[in-house]
Amino acid sequence: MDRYDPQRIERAWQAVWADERAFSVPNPDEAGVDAQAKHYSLEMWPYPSGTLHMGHVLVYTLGDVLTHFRRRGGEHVLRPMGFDSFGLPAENAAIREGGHPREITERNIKAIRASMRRMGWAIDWEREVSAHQPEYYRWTQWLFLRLFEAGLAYRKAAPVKWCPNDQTVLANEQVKDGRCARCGAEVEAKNLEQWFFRITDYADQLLDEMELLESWPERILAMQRNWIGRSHGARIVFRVEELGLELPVFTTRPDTLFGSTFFVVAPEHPLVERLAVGSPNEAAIRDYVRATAAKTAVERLETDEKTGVFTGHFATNPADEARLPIWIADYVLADYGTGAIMAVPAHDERDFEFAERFELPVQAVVVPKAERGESAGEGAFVGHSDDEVLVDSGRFSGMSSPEAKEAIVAWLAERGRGSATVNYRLRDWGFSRQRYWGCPIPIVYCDRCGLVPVPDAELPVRLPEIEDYLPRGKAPLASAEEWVRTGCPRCGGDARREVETMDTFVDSSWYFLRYCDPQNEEAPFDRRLVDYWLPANQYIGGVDHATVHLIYARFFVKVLNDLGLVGFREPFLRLFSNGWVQLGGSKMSKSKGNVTGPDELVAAYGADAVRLTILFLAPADQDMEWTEESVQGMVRFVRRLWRVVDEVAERAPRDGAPQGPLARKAHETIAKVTDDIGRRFQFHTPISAVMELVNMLSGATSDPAARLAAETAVSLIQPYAPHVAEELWSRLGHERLWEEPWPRADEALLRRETFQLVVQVNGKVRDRVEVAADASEEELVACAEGSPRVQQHLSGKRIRQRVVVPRKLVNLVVG
RNA sequence: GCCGGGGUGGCGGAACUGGUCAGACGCGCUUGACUUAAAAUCAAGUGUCCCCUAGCGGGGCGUGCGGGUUCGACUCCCGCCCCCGGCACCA
Repeated sequence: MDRYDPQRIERAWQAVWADERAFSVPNPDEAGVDAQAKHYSLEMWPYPSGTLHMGHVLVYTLGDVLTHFRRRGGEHVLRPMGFDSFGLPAENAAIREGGHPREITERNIKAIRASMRRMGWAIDWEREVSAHQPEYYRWTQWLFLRLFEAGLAYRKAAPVKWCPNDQTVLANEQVKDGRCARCGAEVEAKNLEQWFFRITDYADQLLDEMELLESWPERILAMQRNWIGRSHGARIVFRVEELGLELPVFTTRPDTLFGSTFFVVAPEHPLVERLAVGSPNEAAIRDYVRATAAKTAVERLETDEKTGVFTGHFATNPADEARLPIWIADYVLADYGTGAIMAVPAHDERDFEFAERFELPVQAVVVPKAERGESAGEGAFVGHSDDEVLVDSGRFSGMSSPEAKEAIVAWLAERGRGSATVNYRLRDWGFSRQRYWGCPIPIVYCDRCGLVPVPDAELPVRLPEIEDYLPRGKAPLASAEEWVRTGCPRCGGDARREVETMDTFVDSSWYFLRYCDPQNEEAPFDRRLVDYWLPANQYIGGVDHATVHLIYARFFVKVLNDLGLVGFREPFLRLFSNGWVQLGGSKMSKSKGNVTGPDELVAAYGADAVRLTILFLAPADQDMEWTEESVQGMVRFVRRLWRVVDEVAERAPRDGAPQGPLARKAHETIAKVTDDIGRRFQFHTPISAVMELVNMLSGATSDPAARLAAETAVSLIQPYAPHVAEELWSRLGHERLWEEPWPRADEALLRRETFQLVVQVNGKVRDRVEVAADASEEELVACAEGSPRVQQHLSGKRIRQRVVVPRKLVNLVVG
């Protein structure tokens, strides 16, 4: 018997698969392929910002198991790969390593591709795409233009989050606790012209169309719901009589309208200037606004005491004409709701805190039914269910809180002073970046015509080669003077190109469509092909993209559907969110320097052992700790499999009748593995099941069913360890396991003639008796009561009840 | 605070719709075989406490805590505690 030599057999089989183009998947021809049999198995494409790490190994091995399983199940499986090669991750890698982003990126892609091939993943490499290739970003630009034409891409001056370290604008989702999510620098506020996608137009659809999804983890859906933050409430218009101004507010508690005792506007509110001019407090107001603007988001959050300044003006409450003092305070956010609030200190904790600090009146108008007429105790009383009623609220007094909400809004609406409305936390997606390494935005600025899109025929607008691409506070492309100067497509006059580039998340919002038709030179994709393959049946990737990529991609697909470019509303029907692979207790990452790459592990143990290990370590949706011991354990298993199968190949009977316990075990294993992968989406228990089968087989290599058991084990482990499985399959006298239909459990073999009847006394198992499968209830009871061990527990007691579960157990209740 | 997920041996975890003595499978550990020795490999053991006529013996207790439903609960219900994640001066 020769030794198990993973390096040799893995290289050999990888060569065979490459020669045979074993994993290339043709598109359906015009006639089409049975759409029922298609399966699109997609994993998030990697940033080529370094080399492959164990997190990638988990994601792509998971996808690989699924791909093999589906292929062998007879489905037509699309399993592509590409690289998210534009954007900050790649550019920062280039800066770190001191080279041109293109060179560094392409070098990284080459290395990652080689590692991926060495892992033996069944990828259709003929569909590979990379975001930075002109053949790809030409169509990113084309799609941008469609959104621009539809009014969904626009420019506006907006306060932006600015990272002083990366020298660029950050999207909301790239800011964490007031700091840059990438480098940790404190974020500053700036007012800049920016490009935005009107994703807020799709807020409701992003929420409501979650219904179209087949299976997404609840926590990802919850994160998206939180992120979008839809809240139902009312818009109520207050008036500043002396200035002739209207100041609308958004509130979720219109029932507390009569309890409003003051009014607050955000320091950045556009009407602050009007309120300041001529106010006795003018100087104080200006100081406050300036001081607030200078504060970072972190500082604003960290102040524990509320601050503010009185404007000297009053807002009139439309309900009771009460005149409420208008304050300016930074606890009110300019970019949520209307940037102004009616303050109800009795029923809102923040307003209460502010009222205490500045000694403003507190007027309770909602009380628990039980304490009707009583005023609430300390702090704000925030209850607003059916058990709370209104007091001191004019004609609405006595109504329950929910009733009053409706009634007050209706009453305001009749008078044109308010309406029911919905607010979102979600903001439009700012997608322009003052960075070099990204997709150029195909727009030119003409003095005469303004903002003009580059005609489709002139795409791609190529990213120019420049020497100094480092971010220095302005877009690096601005220094490419010759490139910037251009003619206006409309009037032919002098014009300048847009020098900002697109956020990398634009590239990744449609790559899964390009995979369907990667070489198309006429269009980003043929609608027939994307409609065939999509929505993707399964998407696999990390939680870190829950509120970013996964929302953007859903948004893009909805837009493309509305524009008639695709025939579906959601890109990914099922989502699997994998856990982190940790080393020494924290997530592996380059910045922490605790990366273990698969290359060294594969060199030491072989790809099959590494693949098995990463999936056996823990359930794939949980975080897991990588340890060297775990690979060694898996190598032991592969060697045992090797030895046992080799023994079977040499000496097991060829004409053995496949029956008996070993044959049954083989078929039970088929049923278990098939169900786990196919239905339960659980990937570690199938390995255990095959181990059990191999353990049983190892003591019975001359059993008449030994060949069946060995073939079954090899066949079932193939999606996990395709190389050693293929090698052993050929040693068992067969070929092309990767095309072998997935085994089916034989019902006849699974059926047992007898079964172990569990006999319980008072719910405790006291014996197990082998009985015929078709025994009647009476026979089961007789067997149960006949057991000597059961008799012991029955002695002297009376049987009060007999519970019989057919084919399972008998429970005798005594007392 | 609101929302979501989760608590099972020394460790990772299994037990799928309440029903086969909870703890499969693996890691680790212990003992033994092989070896001059070690590694590797193989074999046996491994929740916990107790009893005895010491056996291929018997019993109690055990799935975060406290209750409940049920013939029967890791699984269902109620109330707590703890851990992880998301959102958060969002009105």
